[in-house]
Amino acid sequence: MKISTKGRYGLRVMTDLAVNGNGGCVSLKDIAEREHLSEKYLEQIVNQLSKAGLVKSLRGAKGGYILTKPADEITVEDILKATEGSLAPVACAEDNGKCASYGDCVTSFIWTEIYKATIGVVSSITLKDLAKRSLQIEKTELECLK
Amino acid sequence: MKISTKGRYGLRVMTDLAVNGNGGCVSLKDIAEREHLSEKYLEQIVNQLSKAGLVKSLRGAKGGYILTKPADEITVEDILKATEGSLAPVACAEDNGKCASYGDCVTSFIWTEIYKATIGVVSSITLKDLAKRSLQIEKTELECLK
DNA sequence: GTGATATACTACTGATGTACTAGGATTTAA
DNA sequence: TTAAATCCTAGTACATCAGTAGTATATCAC
Repeated sequence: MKISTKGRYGLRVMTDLAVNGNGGCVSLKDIAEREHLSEKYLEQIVNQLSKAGLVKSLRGAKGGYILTKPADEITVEDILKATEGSLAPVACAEDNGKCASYGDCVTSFIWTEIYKATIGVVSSITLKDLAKRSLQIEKTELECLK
Repeated sequence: MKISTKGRYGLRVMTDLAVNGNGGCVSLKDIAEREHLSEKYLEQIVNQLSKAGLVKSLRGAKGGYILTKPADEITVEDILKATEGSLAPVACAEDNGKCASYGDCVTSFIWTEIYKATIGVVSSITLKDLAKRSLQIEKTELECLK
């Protein structure tokens, strides 16, 4: 029941893009430096975000990545699905009923309920919420330096 | 975000014990046969359930395992925690605040919310619910044979 | 007290997944 | 043309998963 680094880093990359994008694109090098993460590893993660249609890439010098939609139209669910794959605790929970013995399975409803509860949380949080929170935290840190 | 066979088999073993226990103890051999699972593998899983205090073992001939509490006092949370370990998507979610940078972390609240939602589901389902459901399904299967 | 039957404990193994690293190919602004 | 960026594929060390295997220990029935 663990979230891997792909999901966690994916959220950080997307939040960084939302905060530092400013309409233009941001290079992975900049993101990797700011977030203290491996640029090469992020490359693979952003590739998944790109294939999921959450970011667009611009190749060549002055290139980078840019969000395809406003931050309040991208949810944590979108980002985690792109990077983690399914959030279902077992496969049957997502496509409930598709498993032939779903109805005869004693535990199937448990997995469906966990899945629904998880989706309820991640679908209600948007990238805008994360960006806002990120800016608040930065502000707090600065105030601490006074 | 997956539940492993230990958690899934653990639930089946406990449900089997609740349904077939009848006050006495049940051997792993019987459970393994009924559930079509490896007896040796179940040994390790039941050992974890035993260490968590959910079942008691009786060694020797005519031995086996028996629930330590009534089925309605054992939750799915108890069983999954014993077999899967923590149900938190990341470590910080369970002991929120213990991580030094919990407050400065943009995503920490996501993991806490997912964790709380998951616990909400599994803590509200008891072994009695599973046993009841198991008996209903058996009954349905018999009616299908008419 | 001797089998037969059960759990207890430890070690090992093949397959898969995680978290990267490495290197070359391609694209593009200056 | 070159420097800076993404694109794509492969490899690698390590951990986890899902068991298997074997021995030790306990207990009931005879």
